[in-house]
Amino acid sequence: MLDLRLIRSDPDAVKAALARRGDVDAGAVDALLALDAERREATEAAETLRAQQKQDARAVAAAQKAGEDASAAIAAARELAEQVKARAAQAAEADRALQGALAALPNLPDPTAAPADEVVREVGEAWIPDFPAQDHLALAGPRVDMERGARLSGSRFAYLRGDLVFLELALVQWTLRTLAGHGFEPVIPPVLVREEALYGTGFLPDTEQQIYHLPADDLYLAGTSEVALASMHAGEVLAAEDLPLRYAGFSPCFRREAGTAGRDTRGIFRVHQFDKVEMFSFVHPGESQAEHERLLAIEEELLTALGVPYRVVNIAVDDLGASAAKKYDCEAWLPGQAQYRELTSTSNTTDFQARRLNVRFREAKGKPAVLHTLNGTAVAVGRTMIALMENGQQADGSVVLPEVLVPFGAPARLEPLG
RNA sequence: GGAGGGGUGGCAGAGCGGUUGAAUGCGCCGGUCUUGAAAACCGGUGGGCCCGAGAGGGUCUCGCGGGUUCGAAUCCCGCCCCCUCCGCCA
Repeated sequence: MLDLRLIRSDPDAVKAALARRGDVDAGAVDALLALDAERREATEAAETLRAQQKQDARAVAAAQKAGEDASAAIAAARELAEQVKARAAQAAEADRALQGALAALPNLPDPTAAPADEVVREVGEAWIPDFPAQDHLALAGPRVDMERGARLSGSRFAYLRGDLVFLELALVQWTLRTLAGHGFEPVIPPVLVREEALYGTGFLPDTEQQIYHLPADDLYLAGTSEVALASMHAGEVLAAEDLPLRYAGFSPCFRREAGTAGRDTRGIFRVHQFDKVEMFSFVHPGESQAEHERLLAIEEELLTALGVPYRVVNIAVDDLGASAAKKYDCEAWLPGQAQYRELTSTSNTTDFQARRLNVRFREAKGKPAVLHTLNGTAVAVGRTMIALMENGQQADGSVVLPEVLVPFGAPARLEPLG
């Protein structure tokens, strides 16, 4: 949600910023300002009448207390009450329309968000094995069981088996420990969430077709723990000295992948359910750009420690989700596919989610003000295991895994299995 | 799933149809006193929206949303949440 005051005070700047995204109707801002004017007019009219009504009610009370006949005053007040009701309904309707228009606008892009996808840097070598490269599914063998997964739950569901399970758990444990060292409190959040949480994080209205819904309980399966982490402080006013607040959420993630039929159908690259460790920060508005770079640096630190070659992409402004002002993706090099593929992503959502979720902070003596939130993937477990397998592959079909994970219970290598 | 109780300001806790945005206590902020601190005393102390340059004014807000009424924290309806007991259960 954008700041209505900003839209009022500098509509041209807002229009120009939104125009960069390319997906916003040119007249949307003017339409919104018209609704705003309408709402203010209706509100003022309703409140003036309401003030009169309260005064009259007090007069009735005073008259009755004095033992006088108040029936004439009550009759007059009854008529006024009708007017108040009508005007208040009008004001409420205008406000609803305004809120709807406001909720439909995406965040303003950061000036440094790229006009087109821009590779910021490449780290590590985009290598090709000097033996026939295998992809993760071939390397995993029966440890990734797509057939049985599909039989159980349909396409894009998999059983993870054997060694791969220990690898996953080690990866998660190692990541959470590393993040704890960076000041992130580990969190295992609910994955079933109410609609408000999705609205508050900007996934609704925007990506409804990607979200699983359980109508019997009117709950949604979150596609990322970002939803739950962002909502953790909804409605709260945090003390400025408690910022930044950093959380590392570990949870399964659920995505319908509507509209991706036929894409990435091999293996576990794109599945309906995967586990992920997500970073989430609540920061002072002046700190969000620095925090964004910080989250990116942590993502790179993790990839580097795992020995995965990657490149950083400043994502094109017209490709940002509704809530992001700027986004970096880290794309890992996958020798099995001979291409870079998205592994992690970090977004500065500035005040967009915080305003929707009503998360504020207060300086020692100041008024509450909206803070900024950011999110970033620490480890998307499935895709990270893909990168580890494909980059660790040997000529004999075995896989050498990162040593850093071994103390956390990961196997040192995966032997070729059928 | 069944039966009951409850959600009031930062916290505790009154009010249960009439000038109550809300007693009282605690906390917090400022002041007096003090060498300093404590105690005591005095004053102040939520948030949103609208108008206004500001001072200030108006309005909404007693879990959330509706309704009844001239008037609702108080009455009615729906929803959310918390607690107790029973049942079921990882």
